[in-house]
Amino acid sequence: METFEKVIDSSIAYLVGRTSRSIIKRLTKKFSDAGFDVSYEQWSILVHLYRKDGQTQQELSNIAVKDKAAITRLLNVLEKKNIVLRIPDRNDKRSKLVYLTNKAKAFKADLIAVVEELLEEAEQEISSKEMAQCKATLNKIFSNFDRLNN
Amino acid sequence: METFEKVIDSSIAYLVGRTSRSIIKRLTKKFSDAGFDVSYEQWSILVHLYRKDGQTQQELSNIAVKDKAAITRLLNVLEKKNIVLRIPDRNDKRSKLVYLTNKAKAFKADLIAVVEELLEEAEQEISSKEMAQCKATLNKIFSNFDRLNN
DNA sequence: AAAAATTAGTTGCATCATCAACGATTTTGT
DNA sequence: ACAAAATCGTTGATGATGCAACTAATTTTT
Repeated sequence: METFEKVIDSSIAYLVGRTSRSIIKRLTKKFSDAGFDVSYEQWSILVHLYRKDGQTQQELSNIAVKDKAAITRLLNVLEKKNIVLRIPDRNDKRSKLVYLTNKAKAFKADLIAVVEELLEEAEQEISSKEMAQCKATLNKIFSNFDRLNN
Repeated sequence: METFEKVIDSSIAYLVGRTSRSIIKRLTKKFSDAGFDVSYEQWSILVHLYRKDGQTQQELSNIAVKDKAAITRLLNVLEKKNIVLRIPDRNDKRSKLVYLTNKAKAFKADLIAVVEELLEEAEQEISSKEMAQCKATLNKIFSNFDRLNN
């Protein structure tokens, strides 16, 4: 294989990057079309709270694989939109626990429905076996870099 | 599968996103360690010029899958660093052709070497057949969204 | 028990992304 | 040939990211 094919077109870095951007673009549009004022990034925090309410910012940072500064700012936005609230942890005054508001709980099902729709769009022409294999490989790649990054 | 597993942990969107971020983080570090003042994003333009010098900004926008405004700004930075230069197209006064400077050509091989190293890191514990399959699936996913996005 | 190290969250700084609006130029349709 | 539509690049507005430095609180060492 010629060098540039290797480093560009068929490079895993290039493919993962552009696929990621295309997913973000699509989800942004779908949220907006469905009337939700929620960005992809905000969703990426929200979903972890839907699964388990009342996590610390540090926990959210780890699970969302984002810098804690990024979490701080995303939560500022979400708090301003009245989607989450931060409550100081009684047992550890350094920490804050992040909770969903009733407003956020109210549109949980609808938001998830939009994402499930997106995932179906992603799977067109791809068997579930193939998709599972792809996910497994992505997990390996992530692990490889995660080890090197930390 | 429970809803949240489906929409988070094992969602292709989540996996692609975090893998992408881990790759960017790693490459940023490798460039910096190797003494190159080049970001991942700058590289993502540069590499297309290494393959074919003298492209228009619009062409770069398409191939790099980025907004043309993003290209304008990345090129501003690269031009300031004396890595590229923009020359008005004689045949179409709307267009500008982007060329590599000698400085950029001088570190081409070294830059590519760093990226090849990164790609090897990515492939640990993954057979070439498995990787090829993963890339094929990513291409399908990208096509699915690319169609919907445009 | 006091000093040192670690941890949680915030802020400043520099980069980057997308969208929409705009001016200049080129292409298309009639 | 000329008006309308499309295209190329830039700019302004808005949102997001990572790193490093900092404060306050907690845990570990000695």
